Amino acid sequence: MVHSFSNRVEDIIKSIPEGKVATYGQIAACAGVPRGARGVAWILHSCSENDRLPWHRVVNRKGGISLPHHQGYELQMALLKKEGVRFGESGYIDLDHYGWDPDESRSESQ
DNA sequence: TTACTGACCTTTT
DNA sequence: AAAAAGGCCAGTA
Repeated sequence: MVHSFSNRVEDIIKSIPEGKVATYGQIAACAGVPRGARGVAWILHSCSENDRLPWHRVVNRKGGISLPHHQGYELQMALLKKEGVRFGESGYIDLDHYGWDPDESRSESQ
């Protein structure tokens, strides 16, 4: 169990640049499982103990924080705000602008 | 080994 | 277009 899916997801999350956010499906797909979004969520639970993992950069498909209040919602929001991410009035992030694109990041255009 | 959970996503109505 | 239901994967008990 040295090269499990979880390890792969962790690596991807670590690859997420600051000021950007990635969705579970995106990470799962990058890990090799397009429908493994749930698995990613579970892994985050396991890795939430590791402060080295920018789990706060992981958001749901709606660009919002899935964590309920009193659980890390405000924490993730605060961390994202510190990164420079702006939240909408409804509390949703513009994935169209803050969504992390591996292809774009790979080219390091910006 | 089977069953259940979990911070989800996709598709259909 | 929005809402609802189902399905998917990984991990632990």
